[in-house]
Amino acid sequence: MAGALIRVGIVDDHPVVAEGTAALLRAKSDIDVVGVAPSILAARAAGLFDAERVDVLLLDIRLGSESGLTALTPERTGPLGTRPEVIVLTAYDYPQYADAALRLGAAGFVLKTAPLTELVDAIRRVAAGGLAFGVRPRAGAARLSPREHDVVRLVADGRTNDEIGAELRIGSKTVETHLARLFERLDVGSRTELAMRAMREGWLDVPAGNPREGP
Amino acid sequence: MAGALIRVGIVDDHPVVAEGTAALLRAKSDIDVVGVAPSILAARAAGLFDAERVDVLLLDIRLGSESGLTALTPERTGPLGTRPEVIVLTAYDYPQYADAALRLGAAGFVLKTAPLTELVDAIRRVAAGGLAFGVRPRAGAARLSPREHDVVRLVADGRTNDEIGAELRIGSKTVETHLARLFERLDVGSRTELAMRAMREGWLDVPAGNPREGP
DNA sequence: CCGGCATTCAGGGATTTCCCGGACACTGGA
DNA sequence: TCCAGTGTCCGGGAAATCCCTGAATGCCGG
Repeated sequence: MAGALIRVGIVDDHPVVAEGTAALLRAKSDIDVVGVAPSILAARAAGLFDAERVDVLLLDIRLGSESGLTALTPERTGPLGTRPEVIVLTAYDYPQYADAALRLGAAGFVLKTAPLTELVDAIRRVAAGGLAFGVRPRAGAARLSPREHDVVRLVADGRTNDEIGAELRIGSKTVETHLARLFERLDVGSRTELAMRAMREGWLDVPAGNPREGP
Repeated sequence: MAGALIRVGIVDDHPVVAEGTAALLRAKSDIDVVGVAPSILAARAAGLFDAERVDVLLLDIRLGSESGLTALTPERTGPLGTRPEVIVLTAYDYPQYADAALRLGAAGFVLKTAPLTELVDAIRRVAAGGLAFGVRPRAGAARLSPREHDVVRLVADGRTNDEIGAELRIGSKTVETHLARLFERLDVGSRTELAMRAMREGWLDVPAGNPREGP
């Protein structure tokens, strides 16, 4: 691949961002933007998930109602090696996003707020077979245990402790224990505060918006 | 101004968006991008708020910690006529944002998700002295009475009914009444759901992020 | 004038949440 | 090995929330 142009695909539902990024990347002599799509579906139809045609795919983590991360799950992308390397883009500097992206097999993570050179560097590094996670490591964000994460997610969905317990197959009293520990560690006083915090800090699987009604 | 180029300034803290928008607008023969800035402060320093130098200013409604809307308050912009016409940009289609922008004297409101032609049309219309609020009127969004808005805001802050009552100088029973009415109208079952809904739909004064800790 | 709406408040009971505990299993270092 | 820390589980009692009913005031527009 050395010497050849880096073939880049862009998936972003904001035309300004997608076309703007494409325009800026085309100005780089070693990068060739081979495709732009507004959704996972369109990207797949355009062959942007085909490693034969695309080297590096820039994926917005927030594509309208669907999460860019879901596109990274193995079932949806086919076996490794048949899809391009993926760099996840996001507007928000939440370490959880970077973690999730890394877990799901992304090769890079770049903030939209970062200077363009950072994105270009990430593309070159990933195209060369490396990784590009230029986000700060943890930023003092609270770490949630798996069970705590489950509870937080359901609390933020408005469930009661009984409903949460039923969903997780544990007693409602246990749910209360998890909540009590979270309250203390996160310095909040109620489930509502916890839910707001979780939403603000991006601890939820789907950062914002529920399926019932989109803007 | 007829016949002359439309001088456009861009304020957006995302370099990709700002530079991308600039690149796309420069391709239009009747538009001249005279400046790009990542913040209100930088924009002011660059003279982008000077009507002598800029005809139309594109302002991101969400500039990191500061809200683009605050830049529209009269105290900060000087008397009308000394600043350019402002088109507010946002990624979220929340009618409240359009309302707020209109109240604060913006001349236009365009979604980042809109096709580029819509932005260009808005720029031309505003440059010609018109308005451009191409957002749908209300989208069935719930209307909150002033008192309900107070209650929702404090609920989303994690307060108890007693605390809310004390803050608003009403009894906690009255707070419960407001909540009961809100629960029914908005079809939610708990204060937590209400708070999440309020945050998602942008009913809070500050859409997201509290001052205690930024990402 | 009168119906509708927003706002205010009360009582009582059912439910949920919150805070105080204790208990067990597991892990990793002293 | 012991033990401190952590994650998970649970119970009792106090507090807050939620649900239902009822009612008073003021304001606006038909």
